[in-house]
Amino acid sequence: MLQLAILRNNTDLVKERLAIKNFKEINLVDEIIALDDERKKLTFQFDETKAKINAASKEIGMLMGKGQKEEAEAKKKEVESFKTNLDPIQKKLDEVEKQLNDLLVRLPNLPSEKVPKGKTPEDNEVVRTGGTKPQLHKGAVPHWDLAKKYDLIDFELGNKITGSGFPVYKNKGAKLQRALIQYFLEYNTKAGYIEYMPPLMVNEATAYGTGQLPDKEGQMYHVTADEFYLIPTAEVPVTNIYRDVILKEADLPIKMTAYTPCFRREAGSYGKDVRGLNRLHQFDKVEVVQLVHPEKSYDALEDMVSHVERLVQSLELPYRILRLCGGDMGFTSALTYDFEVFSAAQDKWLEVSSVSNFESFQTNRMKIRFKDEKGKAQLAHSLNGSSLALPRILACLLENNQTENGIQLPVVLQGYFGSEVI
RNA sequence: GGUGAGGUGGAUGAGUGGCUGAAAUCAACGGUUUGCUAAACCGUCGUAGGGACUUAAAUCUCUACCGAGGGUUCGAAUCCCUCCCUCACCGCCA
Repeated sequence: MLQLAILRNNTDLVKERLAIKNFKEINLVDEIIALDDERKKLTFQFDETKAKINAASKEIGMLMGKGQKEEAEAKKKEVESFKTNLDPIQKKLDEVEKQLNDLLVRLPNLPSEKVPKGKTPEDNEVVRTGGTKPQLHKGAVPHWDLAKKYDLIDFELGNKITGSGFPVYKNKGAKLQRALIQYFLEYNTKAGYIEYMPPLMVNEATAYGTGQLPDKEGQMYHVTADEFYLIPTAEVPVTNIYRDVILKEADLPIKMTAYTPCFRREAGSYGKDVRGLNRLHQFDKVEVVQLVHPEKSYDALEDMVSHVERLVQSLELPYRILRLCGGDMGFTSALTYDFEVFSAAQDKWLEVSSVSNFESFQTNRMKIRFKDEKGKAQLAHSLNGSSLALPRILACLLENNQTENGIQLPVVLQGYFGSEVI
């Protein structure tokens, strides 16, 4: 969530930026500030009254010690009257604090200066393109047909075992998944990311920390018997590793990577977007996360983008990098770059990575801080990105590299996969 | 799942109703000493939110926090209740 101090000190700027994100309820900003004023007023009253009670209680203790019973009793009466004042103040204060938090949580992150205006994916800015689109041979088919032809993925079987969106990988399909995971993790750890294997279910506090709760509850699978959520991305458990931690400045940057399956309900998706591997309820992804000094977060973002870019390049896939416009960005992000690879047989771009700087939006919720040189605790910035999401990469690898004599794998994968052709 | 014992600051750990926001030790940081390192010695060493200081910083002061949430009491780290977690033993089990 946004820091209150920013709302108070840069009110107009905040409103301007929220408008770029096409946020509708800009009046919330003023409401929040008014509530905060009230919070301060009530806090003052509460503290004052409480101080009186504490002082009187201390006196009672001393009087009792000296055996002055009557005086002590008189003091008790006094405290009694303070307390009747305190109760309504406390009630009101609790109420105001809750309201304040409820409203604050509804504000999305502010987009950075670089974010283009716009409402739909069409308004995203293409920053770079790379690679070349392949010339497919006659009779080339989409990946779901290739998956069947080479016996790599069984979508029907997934339907039977669980439901749609839960494919079963088999034979060389399963092995290629394993090869991709291994390759991606190695690539990330070589760049200094520490590898983690986190839990795949998280509690409420964790889901709240990265911003999945309260606003995106419907996107996660909810295990109600134990109040756990299946993770929609490794970002959730991995970023929360440092929840409520005060780091040393020298500890930054913290770079972490993790492979996990990801679970998403994807309520409301339908049609050709969900065909084959395009959109799944369970998929595999390798994620990178960084916690950095606030002054360095945009350098870190560029660094992550080129890290992911080199990875995509190594797979020899045609790709483009988009800077998302205000309307297409996520709730928690300040600046997001999406990576899309070209799926030749489907003739469409598929998103395979999303690299974002969250600035202090997540760390404010999670209280991830570090001590600066003055010894003051300040919020770190958090970033993350996919490096990479597997299914759409797999779709493109299959489609783009299909030949009459099988599917030719890029050089970097051959060692991990054990052969150069499927 | 059952029984028992616990959860205190970065760590160890003292503290069973008021003088404890919390002893002591260690770690960390700053300094003195030193050719360098080590040792020794001195000092600092929680977070958040108010208020004062006619901005800020610094400072002072108040409030809250000893797993979480309630309760008892003039007063709670300390007593009571619920929940969570850890450890030990038993049960079950990859």
